[in-house]
Amino acid sequence: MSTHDRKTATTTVTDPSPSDAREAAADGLARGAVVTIVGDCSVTYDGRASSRLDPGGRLVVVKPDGTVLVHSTTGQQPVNWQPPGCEQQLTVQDGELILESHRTTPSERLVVRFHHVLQVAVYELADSESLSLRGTEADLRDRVLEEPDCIEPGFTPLATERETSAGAIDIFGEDAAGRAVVVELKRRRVGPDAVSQLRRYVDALGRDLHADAAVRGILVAPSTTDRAQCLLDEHGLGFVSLDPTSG
Amino acid sequence: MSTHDRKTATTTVTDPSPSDAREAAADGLARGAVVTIVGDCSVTYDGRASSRLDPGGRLVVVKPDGTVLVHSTTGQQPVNWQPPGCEQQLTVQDGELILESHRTTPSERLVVRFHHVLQVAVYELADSESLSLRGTEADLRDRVLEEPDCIEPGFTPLATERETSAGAIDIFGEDAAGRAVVVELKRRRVGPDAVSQLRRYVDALGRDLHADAAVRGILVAPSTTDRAQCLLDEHGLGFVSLDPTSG
DNA sequence: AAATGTATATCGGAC
DNA sequence: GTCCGATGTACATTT
Repeated sequence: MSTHDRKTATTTVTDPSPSDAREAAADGLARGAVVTIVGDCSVTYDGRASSRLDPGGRLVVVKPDGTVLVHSTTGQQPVNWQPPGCEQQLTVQDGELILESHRTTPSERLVVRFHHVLQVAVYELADSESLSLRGTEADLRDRVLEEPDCIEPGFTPLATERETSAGAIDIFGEDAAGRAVVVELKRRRVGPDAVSQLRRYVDALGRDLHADAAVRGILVAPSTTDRAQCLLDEHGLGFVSLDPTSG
Repeated sequence: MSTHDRKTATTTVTDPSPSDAREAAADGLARGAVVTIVGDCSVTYDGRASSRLDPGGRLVVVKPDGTVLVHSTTGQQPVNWQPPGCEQQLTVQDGELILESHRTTPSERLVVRFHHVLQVAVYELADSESLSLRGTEADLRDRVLEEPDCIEPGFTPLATERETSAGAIDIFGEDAAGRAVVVELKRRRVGPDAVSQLRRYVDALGRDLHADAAVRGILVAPSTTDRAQCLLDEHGLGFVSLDPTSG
């Protein structure tokens, strides 16, 4: 069973033989289309780690940029995958369709063996691909720069992405008394990691300025966990509550 | 154009009217199937952040667990998504198929408006879902426990996941001289954050033991970045090179 | 290519 | 539910 509609640029083969499935999928990939293969399959992966997946019904998506996604019936993440830039081979072995995906640096290999193919679909899609996202850390930064007093009265931003020996500081500035201030921004509730990160920057800046000038550190986020608050107190670091979505 | 094959439990409607598309997709979701909708669509998301996506050709996957994925022609990650547990509504408004996905805690809403539907496919899949993965941090831990000398001669593991006031230590043990040792495991090359993590644990354990007994910290990973090595040296922490895939 | 940090990160486990 | 850390994290950006 096969349908092809030129206007909509869609080709579908349902319950195909392995060789028909191979031909339809290979043709779709050659045309730069998005190809989906649905059926009962086993998966093996070897590369940064190594995995084996027993037979089961899955949806496999192959994109024209070389991405491969093996999706199960549950979960947001694919059960197996291959990143963009991979090269695909479609073969029939022992009467089964096999999708093999290769990558170098690092060397990774994904093999999907279809015990039965329910359907192969080929979609020729054009995507404008213009996503505008708001409520990010960059938005939080802009808000602080526009209204520095939301950090504390008299705070003056002097630079963003200021480099230190430990990495770049989100916002570098000075307080009303002229002391150096390191501001670390987080769009979400913060845990111990963020406090350690701020601490690294404060330490590094203190060393870089090679003065005993006390460098202050302020974490800006919607909220903190208890353990993070303890770490902040312990190391004399400040906290300001700001939510990127409430701007 | 519509095909239904009972044996393979697959339903496909190609180039359907919005209402036919709605019916096929809604029927598939009601039956607990994986439903894909392919076509030209715009997407809006509001929740933890907020985004707008202009019209373009995309593959939308709706899983029976409530997951929604909007995939573009490029990239491994979906351009928009909704996590498992969301509830979907399919309607036709102004002659367009609309998929609306809701979630509470946190409140999130995804709306996909199809300007044209190329195809709706319904796949009834059964998945055993048994993935075995090797080369993980747990494998690295097992290897150290089996052969503690790979850390250093005389190292004796005493506990895994030992709790401290800063969190759980991967491996807690003592060296040949009887000093407390904190071992932090990473399956990949480590950066500054891993060193900070180890440092938190060493500090916390030293405080928890409320003795001036020097607590040693050892990071175990395939390799370190330069900045991470500096931090290790700076804080007197050790490093042992171990690759989880070479075990 | 390596390094660094963000993400609507996602996911699982512990509590 | 919250918290915490691992992930074949992916991804953009900079060096």
